[in-house]
Amino acid sequence: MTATPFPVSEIVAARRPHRKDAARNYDALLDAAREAFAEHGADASLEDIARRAGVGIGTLYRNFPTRRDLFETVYADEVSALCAAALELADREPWEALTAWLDRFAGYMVTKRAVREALNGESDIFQTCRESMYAAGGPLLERAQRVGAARTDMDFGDLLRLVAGITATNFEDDAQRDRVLAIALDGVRAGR
Amino acid sequence: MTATPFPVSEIVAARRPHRKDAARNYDALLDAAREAFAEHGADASLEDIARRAGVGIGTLYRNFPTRRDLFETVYADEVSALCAAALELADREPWEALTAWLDRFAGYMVTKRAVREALNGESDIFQTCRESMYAAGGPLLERAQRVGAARTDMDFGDLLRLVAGITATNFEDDAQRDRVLAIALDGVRAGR
DNA sequence: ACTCTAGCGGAGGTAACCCTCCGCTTCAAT
DNA sequence: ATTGAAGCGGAGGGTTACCTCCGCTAGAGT
Repeated sequence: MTATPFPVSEIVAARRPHRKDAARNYDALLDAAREAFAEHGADASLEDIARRAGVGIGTLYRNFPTRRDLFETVYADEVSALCAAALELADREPWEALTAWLDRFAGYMVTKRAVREALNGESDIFQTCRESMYAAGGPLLERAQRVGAARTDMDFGDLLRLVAGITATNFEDDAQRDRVLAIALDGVRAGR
Repeated sequence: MTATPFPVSEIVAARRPHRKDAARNYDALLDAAREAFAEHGADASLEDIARRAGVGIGTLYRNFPTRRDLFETVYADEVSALCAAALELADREPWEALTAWLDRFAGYMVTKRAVREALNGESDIFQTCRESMYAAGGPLLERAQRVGAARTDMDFGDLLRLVAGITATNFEDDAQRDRVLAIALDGVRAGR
């Protein structure tokens, strides 16, 4: 939906129907699916998704013949938006830009965890998503490393996993999550 | 199953039937459930669990009238074993003892995440588990803090969440998980 | 060895979900 | 305004899970 220079954005656009009503249904289905996946995880009911979207089950299956198609498209859509966010941070201070993006990244993790679980790393789309993601966020880490704000014995993949794991956890309150995330990022910041 | 001085251990023992065959089935069900929860998450099929345990579905329902009963017992059983592990580490170096226990803790997280998700913090048993867990593991952190090996502006709950989150994530390989966990623990170690 | 009761397995009714198929509707191009 | 094709909704058949109920089995106490 969100246009970016990253290949992943085309995946969603390619599927979107041209006719007006069809496009509206397509969007509604993606929204409903995102919500349902966040709520019920990988095995949310497809009929429930159609219901949420205010659309017949047949329409869901026409747009997304298999469960996997729906998962992939939702996932690609999320990643696409995340890539767009990285571009808007180019002018901030290196460390601040990095943590701001990681915040945004954290927001997408709930849905992503469900989808990842379902796709189980066996999808072609993953490669594309990974590449776009690294292309968008990787430079933020490298910039921070170059100015000595982040340790250099780790890569972008490590950082994503670190943040992903922590944000996927349930905390007593937001304050605790922020505190714990800060502790972990102290580990990233500290030179070695 | 494992006997410890912690209250949580009694929860499992109290349910366990006295007759020999019944006790065997009970154990088999707990094992099967632990496995199934780790594999399929919170909504694993109860019939599948009975099948794995080589037991009729009726037997499952007799031992655990509701899905929740089964969840709670599996969870309590795990926590009980974890508490026992803490006792065996009392004579090691503070920091080493702490990290060794956290390793063990990490091993239990897969199942625990599923159960926690299902119980959603609404169970009486949680309180007991939390208390036993803190009673067992808390001193390990305090000891490390006392000798200056761990930062003092965090509590045991923060630490558990930190480790829980990271270990619940999927990594490319074990090496990456260890690396990321080490980075996070650097954040714990560093005195602010 | 006998008995009697706790414990067993699984058939079967109910409900939810998956997915296909097809007659009706609505867009958009002429 | 017409029309045909793209799109729509949901009925319906198959599958699987939940949970109850009851006739049978086998452990434990005498």
